[in-house]
Amino acid sequence: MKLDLTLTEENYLKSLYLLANEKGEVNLSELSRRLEVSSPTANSMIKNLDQKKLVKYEKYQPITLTKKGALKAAMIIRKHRLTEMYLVDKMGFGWEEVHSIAEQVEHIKAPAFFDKMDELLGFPKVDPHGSPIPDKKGKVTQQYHQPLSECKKGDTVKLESLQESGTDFLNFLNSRSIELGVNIEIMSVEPFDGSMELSYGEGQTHLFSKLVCDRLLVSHLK
Amino acid sequence: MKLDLTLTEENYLKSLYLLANEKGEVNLSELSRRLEVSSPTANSMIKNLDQKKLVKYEKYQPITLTKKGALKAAMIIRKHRLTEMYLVDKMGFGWEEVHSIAEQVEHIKAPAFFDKMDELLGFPKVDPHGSPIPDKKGKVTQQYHQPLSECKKGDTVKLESLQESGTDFLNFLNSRSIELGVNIEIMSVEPFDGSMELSYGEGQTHLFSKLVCDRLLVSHLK
DNA sequence: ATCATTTGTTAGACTAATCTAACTTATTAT
DNA sequence: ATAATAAGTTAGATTAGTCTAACAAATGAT
Repeated sequence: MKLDLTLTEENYLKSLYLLANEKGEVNLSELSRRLEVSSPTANSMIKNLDQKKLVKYEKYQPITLTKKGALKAAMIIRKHRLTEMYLVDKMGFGWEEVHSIAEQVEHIKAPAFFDKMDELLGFPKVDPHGSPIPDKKGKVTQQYHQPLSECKKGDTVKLESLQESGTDFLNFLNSRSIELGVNIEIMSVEPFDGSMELSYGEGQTHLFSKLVCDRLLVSHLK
Repeated sequence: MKLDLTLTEENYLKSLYLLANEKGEVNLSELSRRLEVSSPTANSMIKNLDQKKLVKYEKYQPITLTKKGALKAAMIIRKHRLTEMYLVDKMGFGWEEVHSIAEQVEHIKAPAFFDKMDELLGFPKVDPHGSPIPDKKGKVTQQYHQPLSECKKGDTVKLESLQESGTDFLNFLNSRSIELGVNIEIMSVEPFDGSMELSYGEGQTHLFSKLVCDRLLVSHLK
């Protein structure tokens, strides 16, 4: 009963899990777009995963993960995020460098390896981009953080997490010397385009577009 | 020209490299035995690798790696041994635990990851079992160490490397509290079966069979 | 309501890696 | 030298994961 999934199957489950979190319902074309495969390919793989009781699928209906499938997916994401955290905290990589390495490491079958990372890191709750690390039972303690773009002038907030962690975005943030944990004061909000003038760290203020502020998730300081 | 090899191709190259070092010439049945595949499978893969100029093969002749193939193989072994060293030195694994993890990690495509390990380890020359780590150009500085079994009564030697690193052997060594770097004095040699009475570390002497002594590679203390 | 667009399905083909069965070539031992 | 054994080859099948072409179903816009 200890079925071992192929690399490909694992990637399908992971994408399904992440897409479900991002968009709610997941359909075939979304999945095939995400995985960069044709829709017949995704279609046949979904049938395979359905047979293996990892997803539930009926023709033309949205795809959902079963309990078993969601657990498998959570374990892969756990491994991915632990790896990212390890690479940043213990090996000195930048948060923009770790995704593609973790994308490969996440498929390694060696519980002791990831348990050791977890231990050496002191059982972290989030990865370097603020995304939650599922626990060993697959449970995720996701706490809600507000987009910076919803805050108002005068608010002082703390950067907790990113809505997106693409390399371009991370490089952009690096170039503005902003990182998780930093305290941000909103100096002004431009009503026309929603851009914000922000003060954080040392030195001058920074002007961030609404698109950027949408992707910065913050908590309010009491 | 940056051809990317499949997992399987990488494993064939690695086995060819290691077998060539162990036995000199490599033939198909040896290879198929090592990789646990049928001989037709190995035969067709070798034809494929020959086509890709990674090995040279002519019907019924021994298989040899080309320059290109040997370099690829050395890079995989480099990644394997760096990983083993990292797992032991930086993560606290035992030398008997790391092979199967490294076996997976060695296929990761991320030069920065292995360069970082190398750096954090201080550019080690050997892995936790004393096997040499090829450098980035594939060059191996293999130094010869004598089997303990060839030494004579009264010699004092240092354990430098293992001829073999199977889990059972490593567990055996653990149970006798013997590790690389330890100084060993040969108290007596039994002429009948070549077993040796050895003194090392604290406490009593230990009796090791010839089979074990064959696999312990040592240097002589001046 | 109907037509265009998007989404999903079926059929059929391909590649990589594997197998078994049957056969051939090489090696070894008397 | 020849028979037995080991090693290697060929042919043909299988599975996982992918594709394109062609068609069908669902959705959305006027």
